[in-house]
Amino acid sequence: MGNINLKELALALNLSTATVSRALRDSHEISTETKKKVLELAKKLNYEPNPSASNLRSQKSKTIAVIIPEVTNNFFSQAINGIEEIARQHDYHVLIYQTHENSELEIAFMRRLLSGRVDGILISVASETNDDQDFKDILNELPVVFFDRVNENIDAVKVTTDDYESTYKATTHLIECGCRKIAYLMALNNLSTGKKRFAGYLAAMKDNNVTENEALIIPDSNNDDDNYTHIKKLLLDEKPDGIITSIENLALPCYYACRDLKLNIPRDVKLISFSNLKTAPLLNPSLSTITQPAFEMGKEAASILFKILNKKYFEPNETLVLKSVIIKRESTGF
Amino acid sequence: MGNINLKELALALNLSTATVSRALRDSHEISTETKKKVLELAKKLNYEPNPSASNLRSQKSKTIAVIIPEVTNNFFSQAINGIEEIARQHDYHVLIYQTHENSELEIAFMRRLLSGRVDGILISVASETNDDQDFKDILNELPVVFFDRVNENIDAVKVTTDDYESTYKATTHLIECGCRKIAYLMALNNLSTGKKRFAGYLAAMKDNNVTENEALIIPDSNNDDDNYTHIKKLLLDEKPDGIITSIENLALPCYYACRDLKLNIPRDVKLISFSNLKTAPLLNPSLSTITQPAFEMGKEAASILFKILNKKYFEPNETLVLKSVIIKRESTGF
DNA sequence: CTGTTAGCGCTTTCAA
DNA sequence: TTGAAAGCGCTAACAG
Repeated sequence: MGNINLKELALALNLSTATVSRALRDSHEISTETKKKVLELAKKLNYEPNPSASNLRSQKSKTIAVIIPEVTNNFFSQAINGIEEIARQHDYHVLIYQTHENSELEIAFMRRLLSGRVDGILISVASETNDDQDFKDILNELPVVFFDRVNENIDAVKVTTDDYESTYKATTHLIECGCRKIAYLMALNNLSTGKKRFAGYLAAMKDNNVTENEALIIPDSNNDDDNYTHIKKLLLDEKPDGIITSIENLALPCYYACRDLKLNIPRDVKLISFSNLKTAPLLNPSLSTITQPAFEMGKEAASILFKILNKKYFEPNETLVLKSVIIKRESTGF
Repeated sequence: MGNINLKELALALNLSTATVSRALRDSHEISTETKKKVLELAKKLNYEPNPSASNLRSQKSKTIAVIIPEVTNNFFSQAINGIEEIARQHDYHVLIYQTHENSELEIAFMRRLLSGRVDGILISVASETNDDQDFKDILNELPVVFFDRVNENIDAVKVTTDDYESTYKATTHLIECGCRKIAYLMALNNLSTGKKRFAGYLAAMKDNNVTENEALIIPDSNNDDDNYTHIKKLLLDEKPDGIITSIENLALPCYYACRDLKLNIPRDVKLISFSNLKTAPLLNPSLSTITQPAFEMGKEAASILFKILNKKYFEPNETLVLKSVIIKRESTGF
C-alpha cells in the first residue's frame, strides 16, 4: 500500500535493513540505543511490516481459520467471540468460513487453506459422513482442533460438551416433574453430537422405566415449516407431556405447534430445548434450556490450538469435555 | 507447508515457472494443450498457490476485513453471513475483528490492516467521537465501506437503514394504539444511528401532539442490572403506557422490570424494540420489533466494496439506505 | 506461444 | 553489534 517499508526506514536511519528488522523484532543482538532509534522512527512514520513478505519468508501467517456451519447460530457466534479473544491475545488474525452444512465445501475450504494462508484451523464439522480420508490428509499438514461437532472417526484434538450427560439429566428432570410421554425431536443424527444426545435421552427413559415410544421421535428436516407440521401431528396423535429438542432451531416450530393447538407450556407440555439464546429468559411461556458453554469452548479450542502452534504442549488425541448447563426457568415452576 | 510449489510443477512438466503460472491463471497467451497438461498435473498433485508469495508480488490479498462491535449481536452475525456469502462469490477471504465498542482498538485494527493484509474494510463503528482524522488517514490508503453505524463526519461510502423513519413509524403506531405516555430507552447516542432513532421518536410525538416528557427518556448504561433498575424506576414513577427501546439489548431488562412489577405486556405497557432476534416470535408476551435487514446490509456493503475493488463503480460518497421492517406480533393485537 | 530474469518486502545465515 | 547477500514462491516485463 502507500506505506513505508523496511528499506526506507533503514535508509532514513543509515542502517541496514537487517539491523532494522532485528531491532523491530527486539533481537538481543542489537544495542539498546539502536533499538530505541529504530522504534522511535518506526512509530513516528507509522511503519507496519508487510505481512505477505514476512509470511513468505518466515512461513508463518499469524492467522487461524474458523470453519463453522453458520455464523448466525447463537452457539457459533458465541464460540467465535471466544476464539477472537484468544487470537487477539496471541496477536493473531481470524478468518471465518461458513459451510452451511455442506461437507464438500468444508473440505474445499480446508484444502485451500493448506497453502500457508493459515497456521491452524478450528472446525465444527458439517457431518461425519465419508470424507474421513480428506480430513486425515489435511491433519497431516496443518494443526486442526475440532470443537463441538467433532468427527469421531478421526484421531485429533477435540473440545466437546457432555452431550450424553446433559440430555440424560434433562430427560430425568422431565420424568421427575411427572412426564411420562416424552417426545424427542432429533437432529444432527449424522454427528456424534446428535447421537450422544439421543443416547442420553434413551438411557434416561430406560433407567427410569418409562416406556419409550418410537412414535415420539421425530427427525429434524432442516425446514421450519416441515418441522412445524411434523411436530403438530405428533402433538395431536401422541399427546406427549414433555418434549426435548436436540437443537435450538426446533424450539420455534415446537412453540408454534403448541400455541396453535392451544397447548400451554409448561402446563400441558413441558419443553426443554438445547439453546444458546442469550435472551432465552424472555421466552414464552418458559422454555427450559440446555445451554452449552459456547464462549468458553471457543476460548478453550483456540488456546489449545495456540499451545500446539507454540509447541508448548501437544497431547495428540486428547478430548476436552466441557459441561453444559441446564437452565430451569423459575417462572415455569418445573 | 509440506506442499508442492510452482517450480516443482514446472520441473515435472518440463516447462518454465512463468508458463505454468500463466497456464494456471488461464492466460490467453498459452496453448490449450499446455494449459490442459498443467491443470491436470496441478489437480493431481493438489497444487495450491502460496498466497503470501502471490500477494507479495501482485499487491492483492484476496482478503477483506470486517470490523464490528460484537459478533454475538444478532444484527452483526447476520451481517457477517451476508458478507461471507458475497466474499465467497468473489473468491475472497474474510477476517473478523471485534472492537467491543472500543474506539482505540478500532483504530489500532485499521492501522494494522494498512500493511497490505487486506484489500478493503467493512466497518460498523464503535462511536463517532474524535478519531475523525485517523479515519480520514485510513480512507486515503484503503477502500472502506461503512455499514449501519456510520461516521457522519467522514465522506465515504455507506450503507445504513432508515433509522429515523422506522422509529417514527413505530412511535406513531404506539400512538395509534392509544398510548399517550411513551418512554424511549435511548442508546448509541454518540452515533448518528442512535441520534436518528431518537429524532424519529421525538418527531412522531410532536407531530401527533403527544406531550413528550423528558423524564421518559432513559439512556442505556451498558449494564443490564443498571438498566433494569432505571427502567423499573421509570415504570413506577412515570407509569408509561408504551415503550420503545432503541437497541435489542434493552428489551430484556425492560421485560424483567415489567414482569417484576406485574405489568402485563402489551395490556399495561406496549413494547416495541429494535431487534434482529430470529426467534423473536417466541418472545413473551409479544414484543413487537423494528427489524433491520442485516443479511441484506452485509450483502450490499460487501457488493459495493467489491465494485470499488474491481473499479467497476465508484460513486465516492454515496449512502445506500435500506428499509427496516416493523414486525407487529399478531398475538398481541397491537 | 514460451522462457529468462528481476524483484515484491522481509528474515536469516554468514561474515566482519 | 552490524552489514551483505541470498532467497521464500510467485508474477510480469521483456525477449525471442
